[in-house]
Amino acid sequence: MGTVTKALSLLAFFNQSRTEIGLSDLTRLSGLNKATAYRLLSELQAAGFVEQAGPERAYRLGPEVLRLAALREAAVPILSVSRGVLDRLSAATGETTHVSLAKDDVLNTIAHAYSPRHATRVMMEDAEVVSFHGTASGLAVLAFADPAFADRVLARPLPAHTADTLTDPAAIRDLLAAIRRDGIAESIGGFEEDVHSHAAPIFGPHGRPLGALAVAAPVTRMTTDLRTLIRSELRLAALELTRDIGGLCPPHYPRKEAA
Amino acid sequence: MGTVTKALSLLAFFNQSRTEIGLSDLTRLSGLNKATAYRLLSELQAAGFVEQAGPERAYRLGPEVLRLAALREAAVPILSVSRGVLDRLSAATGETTHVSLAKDDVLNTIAHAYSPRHATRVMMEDAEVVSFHGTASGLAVLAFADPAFADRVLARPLPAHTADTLTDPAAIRDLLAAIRRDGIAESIGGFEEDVHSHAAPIFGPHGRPLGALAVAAPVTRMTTDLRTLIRSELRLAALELTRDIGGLCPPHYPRKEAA
DNA sequence: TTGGTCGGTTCATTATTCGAACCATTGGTT
DNA sequence: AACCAATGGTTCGAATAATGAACCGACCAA
Repeated sequence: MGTVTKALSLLAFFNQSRTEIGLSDLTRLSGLNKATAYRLLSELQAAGFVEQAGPERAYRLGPEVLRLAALREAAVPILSVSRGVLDRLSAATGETTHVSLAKDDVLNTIAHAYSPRHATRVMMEDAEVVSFHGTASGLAVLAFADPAFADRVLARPLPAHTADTLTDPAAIRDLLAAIRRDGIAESIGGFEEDVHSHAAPIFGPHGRPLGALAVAAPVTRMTTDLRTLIRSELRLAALELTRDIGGLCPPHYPRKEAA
Repeated sequence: MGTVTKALSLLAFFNQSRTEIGLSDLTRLSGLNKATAYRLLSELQAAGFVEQAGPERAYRLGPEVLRLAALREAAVPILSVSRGVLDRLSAATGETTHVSLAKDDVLNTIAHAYSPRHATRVMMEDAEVVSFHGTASGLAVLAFADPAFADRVLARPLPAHTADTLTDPAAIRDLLAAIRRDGIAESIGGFEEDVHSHAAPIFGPHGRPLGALAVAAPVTRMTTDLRTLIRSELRLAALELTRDIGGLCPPHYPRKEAA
């Protein structure tokens, strides 16, 4: 592992519930030598990727990442385009919506929107990391990804997030085939109890799935009518998002509800 | 210069007008050996900080920066809080507003908002890099920063962005003293011709200025009334922003218009 | 064909990184 | 007060990883 990779891997230990990390903790988490971790952090700090906060000098992500994110948006405006699509999709369905991007062997949630219609909502956090096999979004991506990639993901241990998580590779493969016919993935309580999710893939310039657009509703609220509404709105919104980010929907992607 | 610093410095060559850079270009820009640049880019790519796009395999910033930016927001919600403040300040003044953060010896614009009131507006881009001495925002930060920092900034060559840019260190020092009495910096055509800017500093947890909140209006639209309105609204908005990001306004900061 | 790009690769040399041990502080326990 | 176990930070010889000149093959234009 190169030095740069080591340094960047330190940044991976930050998440929503651990936004600040001390030197000793980071040393333990990373398995690096303390002196090494310190030196790497110092370089990251000089570049503005982390900064030290609070009385205990714990490290947290620095302002430079905001600048880079703004530039990434200038090159590929996924976030800004997503926000518009999410707002409209939440308004149309009355439910929580979110966009996740595939990254190596996990998905990252990058944006979400709520609808004010109901008092009970599925709550989301940006930058949450979720699995491929346990979420509607992940399944939507897997179904339209390179088969070799799906094989790799399914070959690894598949943890059960809830009692309803599908963990049998063969069963998941059958499901993926159905999703390919349908264009939409569905998961009932597979990642969080009581959440009924629908997801449609978003495609990049080469027709490969970059991530997914999803609608998450409480299971108690799901009805045949709501399901029909969500599926048709989601279908349209995902196509719009793919188009607006300069993506290419592959020709075999089903444009309408399977018979 | 450490390897990590070299790798991260490659990211600094991306900007609004150059969102994709080929290997050879990046080699020339950085002055590194081509093999070195390639190896560093490969590591950055593996970590998701850059990705290759298009037929020419040019590099651009990758999706990982979005995830980190979301986490930075979770730790220090400057961006999300700023957006609300900017929207309100633009609505109240009818002019373009923006927030910039100090980074080493430059300022980065991280967010902006327009008002729909007028057809002519000052246009902004996020992630733009501007100088301390040539902008109202920069002067607002300098005025309340550690004097040693101001000395360092003013000791270097001060390029003139326009014919009206102040470049004489002594004159700038006088101006900084006035800004300290006033709490608000003003620049007429100092960075862009025809732009009349007001800026107020934003303070961090230790009472040090992190950056500035600014209102930018076309010089042709500026009147005594508008100026008065902008200054009072800006004053309030900057205090609100400082408070909402958990910052501490230093006791000597003037809370109202100097007599 | 020639000559100029381009992105990417090789490998001996060497400069950089590594890590065990060590400081200086702090805060809690006995 | 003495002690212990943390913390963030530092040192320096040994070991490892970074370096860069030269080289590929592909592409393009003359």
